Amino acid sequence: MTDLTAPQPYDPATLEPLWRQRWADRGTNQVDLDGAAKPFYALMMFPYPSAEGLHVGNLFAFTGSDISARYHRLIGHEVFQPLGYDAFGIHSENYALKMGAHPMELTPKNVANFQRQLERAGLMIDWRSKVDTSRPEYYQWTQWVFLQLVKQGLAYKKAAAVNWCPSCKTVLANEQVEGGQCERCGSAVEQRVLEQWFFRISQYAERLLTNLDGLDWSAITANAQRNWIGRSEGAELTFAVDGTGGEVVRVFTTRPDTIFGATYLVLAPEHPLVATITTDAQRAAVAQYQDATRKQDLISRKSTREKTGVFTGAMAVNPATGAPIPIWIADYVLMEYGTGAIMAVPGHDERDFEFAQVFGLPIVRVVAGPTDDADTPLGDVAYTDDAGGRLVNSGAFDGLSVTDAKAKVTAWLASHGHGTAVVNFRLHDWCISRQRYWGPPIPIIYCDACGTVPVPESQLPVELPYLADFKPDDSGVSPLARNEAWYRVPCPTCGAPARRETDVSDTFLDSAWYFLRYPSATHAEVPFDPARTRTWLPVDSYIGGNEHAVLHLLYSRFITMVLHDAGFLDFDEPFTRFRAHGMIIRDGAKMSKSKGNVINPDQYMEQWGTDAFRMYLMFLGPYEEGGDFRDQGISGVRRFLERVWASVRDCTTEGAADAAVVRQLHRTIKKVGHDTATLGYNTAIAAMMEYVNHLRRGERTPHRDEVLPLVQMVAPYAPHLAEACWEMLGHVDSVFDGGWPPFDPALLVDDAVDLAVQVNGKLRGTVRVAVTVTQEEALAAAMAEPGIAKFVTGELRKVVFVPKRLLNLVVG
RNA sequence: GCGGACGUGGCGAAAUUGGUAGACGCGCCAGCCUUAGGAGCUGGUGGGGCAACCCGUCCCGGUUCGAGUCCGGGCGUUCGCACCA
Repeated sequence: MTDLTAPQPYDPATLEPLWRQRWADRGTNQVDLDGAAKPFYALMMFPYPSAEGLHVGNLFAFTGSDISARYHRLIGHEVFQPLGYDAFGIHSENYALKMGAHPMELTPKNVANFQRQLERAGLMIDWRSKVDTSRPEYYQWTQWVFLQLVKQGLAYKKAAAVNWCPSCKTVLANEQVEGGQCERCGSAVEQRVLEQWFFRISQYAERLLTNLDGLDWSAITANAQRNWIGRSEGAELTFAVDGTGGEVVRVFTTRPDTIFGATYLVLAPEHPLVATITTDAQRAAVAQYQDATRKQDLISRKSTREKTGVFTGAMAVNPATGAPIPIWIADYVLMEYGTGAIMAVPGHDERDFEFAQVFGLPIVRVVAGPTDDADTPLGDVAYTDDAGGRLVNSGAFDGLSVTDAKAKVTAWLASHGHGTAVVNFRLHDWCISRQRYWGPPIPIIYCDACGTVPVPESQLPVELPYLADFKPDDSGVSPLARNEAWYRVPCPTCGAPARRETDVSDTFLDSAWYFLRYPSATHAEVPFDPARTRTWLPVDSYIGGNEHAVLHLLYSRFITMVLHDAGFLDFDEPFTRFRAHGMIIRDGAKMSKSKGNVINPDQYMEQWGTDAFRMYLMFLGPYEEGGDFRDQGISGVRRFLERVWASVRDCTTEGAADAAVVRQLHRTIKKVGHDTATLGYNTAIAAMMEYVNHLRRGERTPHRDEVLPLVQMVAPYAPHLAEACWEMLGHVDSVFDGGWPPFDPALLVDDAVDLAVQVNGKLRGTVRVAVTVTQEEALAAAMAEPGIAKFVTGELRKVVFVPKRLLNLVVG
């Protein structure tokens, strides 16, 4: 029998499942997707469903997003907050390989486990809109997106290098290469050239860059994108090759002003011109160098700094000086940037300087610093500072500043047909092909007669077949290439026997459009329903990790722009606001399985309750910076929730609320509202704790009017507790339909304040004065305090008075 | 090497435009209650000093009536990118 007179204790173990069941039964977390008047799309980055289960980092991210979503609902929006699974990709495939399981069987199990953990986390998710990128009903539309890029002329095929492990005989993803070695067997990774599909994202570089200025994004994230896009202004210059009848080398440089100091050229080893210009005498040495470079993997080649190279035997003409200069090849010049060739100016570029020193090439000064003249030796480093430099040894351009010279030299060279000003980007085209199994098959068919034929949209999805052996092998193509029954198909155009593309697409393509799918996930016949898309997109608030600052966020922006330009969307930026959350560490160290300090969320939710766990995650540090998880810390938050519970349970309706408490309440409402809106969750929680301390000081019985707004404020943070408290206070609806409490600005300021009194900048005391006090009155009040007056010795030279804050007396 | 972020008690951390440094929480100390408590409640808690006071936000210097906050120069931690011409 329950003792009805005993005070009800706070018992999350029974209360939390009860409320989650009610939310499910009542559809509390569902929004009307077709009839929303004030729609708000709150998006969090969807997880990869690992076999280990939900990581505390996932929960930290999701909870912060959930609080924001719930807050927006409370202030009057109709909030759509979906979630799904990024279930395709190399992680799942590798894990399956390791466990000897099949991804097609393993993935649904992992998803089910994630689903169980997520439902326990008390998130305000509308699960009707769940997506799973590995399901045909999702990836048929991923394939549709691919076809739109083909249609727009933005997809093309070309040969490109991949990482190849000669021992495992398989293609490796970049993340499987560690320090130039295969992460599994440790053998040195090589490059291998394969035909692959690319998206022309570089064509959108300028737009991806300039649009950033109009987005409300974390500054760090926007900046990471700027650096990644890597815009640089310069010139493309041409150098004639001696004795080849018209061959020219095109180079890109950001320092056309230094052309008089260009003493040699360097081509990337794989530059197509190398074969043409290399002299017979040098042919063997060049071939040997090219071969050695190819044997290096893509990563270690970019990280070794020692300069190596070989002379091609060919000479070019410096168009500024008319002097013959040698053409070298070296792996410090990258084929994939600029033109794959440079003019080397060893006097004013560190890398060229190093190279020139190794091979004894001439080093000429053509820029002088403020304290140098034309003949000042360069010493043992290149002079690269262009701020105060002026040109020397540069003919008619001597004396010009570097900035002026860049424009004038370029114009002069252009007028003689030696080049033109250009803008270059670091951003490369997006390689979409993966020689793997666990992804959406690229929807292309190769026909001997018709060539490359896109799969007609009506024939989507191209289903990924079940392959018992899905291991990558030494064929250099996807495991799908072993399944003849699958890849042999008639050509959709002419009906002749043809062959499917057997590579799958990059996981980043799955996630580059998923936010478009959510609102329409219940519609099977279209990728995204026009009306719903108009209502809900672009995303109002996107929260996620900064590890995706570049790739995922950039690809999503690109795909959105393409779909906009193709007429499918009426916006060209997907995420109006983006905020990056921080990372959780534990006891000052990163969590890792080997250290055995990984947090198991289930265990904590079990012991302390979901609300306490959620709230502790939000309290342990600033959301956008992350913080240090310490087991002991959670007890403080749990105690706070107990006190909220007890305050509601024991509150009275007799008499009136205490005026001082009410004043504190209104200040708290203002601060919690502001801090919650700006993701300052840790300080919002602190403010609520402070208020509860006030509320209960001296073991007083709180008044109902003092606790009801507290329940509303705590609701986004501790939703189960808030619902239960809301019910205790006599409500039958959800607290999330009860709105956000208003505050009265008139109650925010006290009549009197403690004014800090300084003498010569040092705090000497405080005086209690009316807020309306004048400087003279404040001064008089301060001088009436003996503890302050005794420091005022000598002449009072100046008085600084900041109303409501301080009074500083300058004496001496 | 380049770029960003950061440096505050025993610990996690607060601090509108420069304006009472250390809110809130953990831990610790004392008291109350209790048969007992690893429960609850109340109070205290930057360092030094009996005290008046003095010293304190990584270090050095500057601007200012006043600097955790702004400027210059160091040191340290950390995260990205990494031969991008």
